[in-house]
Amino acid sequence: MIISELATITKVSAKTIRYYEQVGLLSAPLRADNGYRHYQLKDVETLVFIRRCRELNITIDDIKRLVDVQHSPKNSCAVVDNIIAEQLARIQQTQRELAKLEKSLTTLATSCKSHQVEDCSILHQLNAP
Amino acid sequence: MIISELATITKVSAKTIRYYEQVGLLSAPLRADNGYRHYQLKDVETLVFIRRCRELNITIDDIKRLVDVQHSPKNSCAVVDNIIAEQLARIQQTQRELAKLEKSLTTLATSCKSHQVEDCSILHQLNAP
DNA sequence: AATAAAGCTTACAGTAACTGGAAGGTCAAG
DNA sequence: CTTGACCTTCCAGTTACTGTAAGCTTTATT
Repeated sequence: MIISELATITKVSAKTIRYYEQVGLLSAPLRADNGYRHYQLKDVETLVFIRRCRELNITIDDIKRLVDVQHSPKNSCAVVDNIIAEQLARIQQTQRELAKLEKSLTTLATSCKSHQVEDCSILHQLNAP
Repeated sequence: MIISELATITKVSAKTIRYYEQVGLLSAPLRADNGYRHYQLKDVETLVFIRRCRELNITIDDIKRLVDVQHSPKNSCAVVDNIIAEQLARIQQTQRELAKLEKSLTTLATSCKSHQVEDCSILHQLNAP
């Protein structure tokens, strides 16, 4: 199948598919005489796997590792466990940071009762020591 | 004061200060004969304001607006309210997305009871339809 | 006075993961 | 045979910095 068909099936844009090839996440497919990329069924699987991982915010480098590790089925899956655990930890860390931000912003957002810049308590608080 | 002194006082690196000048967030300071930047007290205030805004994850473009609006104290502060409200909305949106991610990742992370790649239920789930 | 260390300047490149756009070849339909 | 929709490659832009290099200037030490 050509790149637009793969794109439609996997819901990953042709542009992004070429990008994944370029950064070494997707192996280079065969080319037809006209230079068009030609994909196999296994590319559909790989790309859907990649898309799911990206939806979980897993980095391309980590996805490379996840794709690689699947080539040796008898290996330990500790690598997989670690990547997922670290990803979870990162997300929880971000959540904690965002919770703090939300609190500060809520305080700010509800503080301004004025309508003029010079009395705006949002600006006053952002300028305060 | 020279750039390193401003950096120390405001806790913004000299590199970042030059960057803020380059993108038009901080106005260009006077130069000494040797070409060194020389800053005033008001630059300390502006830069601390900028730093606080960045800590709230406000974009540089929005901070430019917040800095600008303070130059006309009699103006409406609706711009300020909007920027803060939108920033809060963005953060809450991100929080909702991260909550979903966390749920998916937690499910994945706790699912793998195997020790081999071929039986790893994390990989199975990421590959499943 | 000579030299070395530290700090200043500019300019260019790299980060993450794409996305947009230009220039040019290819293919199917009318 | 031309139009339009594909395909190709390559370069640039996004965000907010950060790293590095080359070249001055200043300060401290010998």
